[in-house]
Amino acid sequence: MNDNLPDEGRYAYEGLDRVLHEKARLGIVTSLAARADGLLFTDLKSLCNLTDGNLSRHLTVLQEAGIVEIHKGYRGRRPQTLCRLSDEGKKRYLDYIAVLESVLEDAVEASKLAKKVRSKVLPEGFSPA
Amino acid sequence: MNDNLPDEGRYAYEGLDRVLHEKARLGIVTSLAARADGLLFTDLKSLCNLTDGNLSRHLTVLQEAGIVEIHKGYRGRRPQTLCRLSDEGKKRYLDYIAVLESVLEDAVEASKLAKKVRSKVLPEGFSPA
DNA sequence: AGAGTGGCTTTGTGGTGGAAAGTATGCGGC
DNA sequence: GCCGCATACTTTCCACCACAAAGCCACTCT
Repeated sequence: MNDNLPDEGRYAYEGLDRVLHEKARLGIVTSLAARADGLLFTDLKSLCNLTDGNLSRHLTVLQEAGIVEIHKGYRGRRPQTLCRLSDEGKKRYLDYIAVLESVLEDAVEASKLAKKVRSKVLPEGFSPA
Repeated sequence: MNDNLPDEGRYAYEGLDRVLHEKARLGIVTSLAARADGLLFTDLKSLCNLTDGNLSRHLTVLQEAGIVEIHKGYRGRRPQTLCRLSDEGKKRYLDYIAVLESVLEDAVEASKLAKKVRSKVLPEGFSPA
């Protein structure tokens, strides 16, 4: 096939960071993005409707990816974990969001085109099995 | 904790359909959304920069989920597979996109708030480990 | 002191994305 | 006619990972 299609890879969305492109983590990071002071483990848990185990696991992943900073401390004698977006994390989040925006643009364009009536004609030379 | 936070579950994004919320499949479906007449296997392959095996698997998933219709035919003697978004698929795609939009809104709001200087003060009662 | 709760971490597992390998057919050269 | 290479997929395999369940520790209440 013609490799020089202008549209080659048009919908590949390579910039969609795997670490961020994940329901739960997307929620976590988005909620963190809004609060420069960070959020507590328990707040995140209820904001994102996650179980303890789940949140813990995702936070570890995000931390290892350098996206969040995790500060373990105490409130009185009880452990209290504070999570913040790192600068690096903020950067990557913004990049990710930019790609999402382009996905959305594609989607909008698509639904415009989709208004056209679907032709009943199959591509030339095509014959059903 | 107070369960009646107005923000409970605010960032849970429950509507983010797992089948669609996937780099590769998101690309596939988005490209299909624009063309009511569908696309051929090979076109999808190059549009989304997928390997044959990958594309094949994702198409099966999408078909089993009732999102795409797959028509296997022949062009001359060579097999030729045509893929189209089903009506159901179009519906689910639009729902998904709507959720994506709200993620984006959250992100925009977040970056507005993030303009505020990050306070150096840790939450009350918090002491580093 | 024993039951209950809050705040996490660790373990177990079923599911899945993607690479690699496999199948089947067609075409061109010699 | 068959050898090699290409097209058009499908199937197999594996490493990873999201999520649930169980575990852990400290505090509180009674």
